[in-house]
Amino acid sequence: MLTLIHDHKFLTTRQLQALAFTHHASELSAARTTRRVLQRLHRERLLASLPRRVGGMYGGAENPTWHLAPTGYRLHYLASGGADDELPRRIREPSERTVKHCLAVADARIAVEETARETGDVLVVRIVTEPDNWRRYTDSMGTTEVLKPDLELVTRTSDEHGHYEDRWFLEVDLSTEHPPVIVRQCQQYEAYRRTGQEQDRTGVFPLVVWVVRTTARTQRLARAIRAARRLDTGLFRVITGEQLPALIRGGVGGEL
DNA sequence: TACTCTGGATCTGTAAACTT
DNA sequence: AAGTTTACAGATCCAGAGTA
Repeated sequence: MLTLIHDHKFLTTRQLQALAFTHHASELSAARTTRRVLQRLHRERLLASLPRRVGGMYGGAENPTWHLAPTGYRLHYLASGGADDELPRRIREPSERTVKHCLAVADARIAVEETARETGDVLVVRIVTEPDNWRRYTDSMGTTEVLKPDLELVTRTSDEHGHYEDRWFLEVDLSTEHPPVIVRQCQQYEAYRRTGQEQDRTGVFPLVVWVVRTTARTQRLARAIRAARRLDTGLFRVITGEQLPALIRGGVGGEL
């Protein structure tokens, strides 16, 4: 639980249920168990939750959003061998936008894992969150850049001819950025691809998938990417969240 | 034996919107 | 002005299963 929350920065009770309590007799029972475990971790001061709306015009209460408390950081740091990041720094108040984005990235991960679990025809080999999935490279100007995908994903599909391993970089878009900003980020992927670093390591370059909210947005972004100069459109795909399961089941095919 | 975990059933708390 | 509706997370009770 601590690792999941550490990796995603923020997770809701429901998301933790979907990620960690998947073999219960009923959804209700899974939810109850999730709550009990979170309560315990909260009581031990390992977790804290953000303020949430309770009652009101939309009815019910908002699902709690959890993050690690300082003790939780410390414990995770010790449990993970103290290897991956520095000791707990002061936790500063996150912006609502940051939280929403973290939760949306987690939703994408959940969609992928649920697809794998429910269909059985795709296997999740690796899923890496920030900052472990960052890629450092030197661009054509000689400056050091860092590529920061929202999620790095390796999946495996099988058919009668054998296994196929697919690699992906996922970017989750909540329509908060203007298309030129998205295009600039695509150019960063393109620049990284030109270094050949990734291909040297794994043989292929991952497909960069923009996961957006609406079909109108897919069209806007796809148009912007196609219109951009020096951008290999075969490298990118823009889809809605609903299309994500189909995409990873089908492997990399089709076009922008 | 003694403790913990699980899961079904049912009850509470909450506050804006709606009704009377 | 007062009461009711709404919708959901969460609380509580409890029996049966699991475990040391």
